[in-house]
Amino acid sequence: MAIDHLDGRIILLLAREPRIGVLEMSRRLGVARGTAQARLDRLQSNGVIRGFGPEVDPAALGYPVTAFATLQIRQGQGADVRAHLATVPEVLELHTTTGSGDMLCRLVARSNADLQRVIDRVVGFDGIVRASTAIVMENPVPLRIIPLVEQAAEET
Amino acid sequence: MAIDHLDGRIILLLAREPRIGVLEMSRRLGVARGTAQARLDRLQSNGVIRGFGPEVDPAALGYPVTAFATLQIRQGQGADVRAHLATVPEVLELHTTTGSGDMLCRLVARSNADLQRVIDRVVGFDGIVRASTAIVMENPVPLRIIPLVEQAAEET
DNA sequence: GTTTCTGCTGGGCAATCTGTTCAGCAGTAC
DNA sequence: GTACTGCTGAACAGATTGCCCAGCAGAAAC
Repeated sequence: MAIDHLDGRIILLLAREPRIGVLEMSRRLGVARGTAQARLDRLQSNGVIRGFGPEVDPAALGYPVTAFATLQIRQGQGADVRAHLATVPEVLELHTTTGSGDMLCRLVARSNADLQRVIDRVVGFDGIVRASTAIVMENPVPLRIIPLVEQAAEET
Repeated sequence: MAIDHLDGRIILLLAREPRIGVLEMSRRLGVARGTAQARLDRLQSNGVIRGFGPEVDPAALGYPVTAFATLQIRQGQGADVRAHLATVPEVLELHTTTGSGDMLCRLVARSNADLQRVIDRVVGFDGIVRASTAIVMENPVPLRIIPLVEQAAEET
């Protein structure tokens, strides 16, 4: 599960040039192809690398508005609320957090006006007591993992 | 920028089997290879598909704890705070949101105890007035985009 | 009506990569 | 000293990629 320096370099390389092949990878890393192959396989079966799904930009799809909503859930309704939210395409992510029955979800919408529709759909469900929404204005640090990978790789 | 049904199927297919090649893709979709190639290129230059970076699981790297922190920023210190947070590897994501000088960031840590260290590092910076943290317990809906892609593809 | 564009098809070619297998070698554990 | 593990370097057939081309159909422009 621990990652060594070579693993770190593999992830770094894949992050920079995702469509790179194993052969080219082994050349860049200065190791045999079999080694690169084996490491990559191991990282994947380890679960360190979950996959290589395409990163789709919601904004480019026509959903430029992002918001985070904190939901307060009525006791015992958690499961229902989760199921409800899973059916809303604009809910990109949902977490349950510490605090009594709180959830945090990431929403997208076509516009600020459209966000209202989305929120209505989200909270229009029994079991949600209260919702407070924060609209994202800027995203100075987009979701990233590289610095963490580097840190994890150093610690070897 | 609008996505049609074929584009939608391409993204779906890539999400399911990311390492699939263009040739195999064209076979599955029942179109000529050139078409699949052209569509994929267009999706990428459109920015709809940002890339195919490896999805790394922080938990597998030894950071199983996730938390969201809401930060209250002193007026005019925004830029400094952003720069500060960008240097912390455990900060995976940072957004500025509506509300006076508020930011929302996603953190990971090695343990609940370690989270304290991370938070200290995050808030140990002039310009951050107050921080409130919510620890993630469950993640019923992991970051997803497929339902939204399907919805966008339908609307054609 | 006719011309021009654009997007898709289907095919071909050389260069490259993948999956797989093999033998050798060094460091480590027992 | 023996077994094990991880890495190297090499080989091979089969598949894929990047690239190019000609034909065709529908839409838009003239």
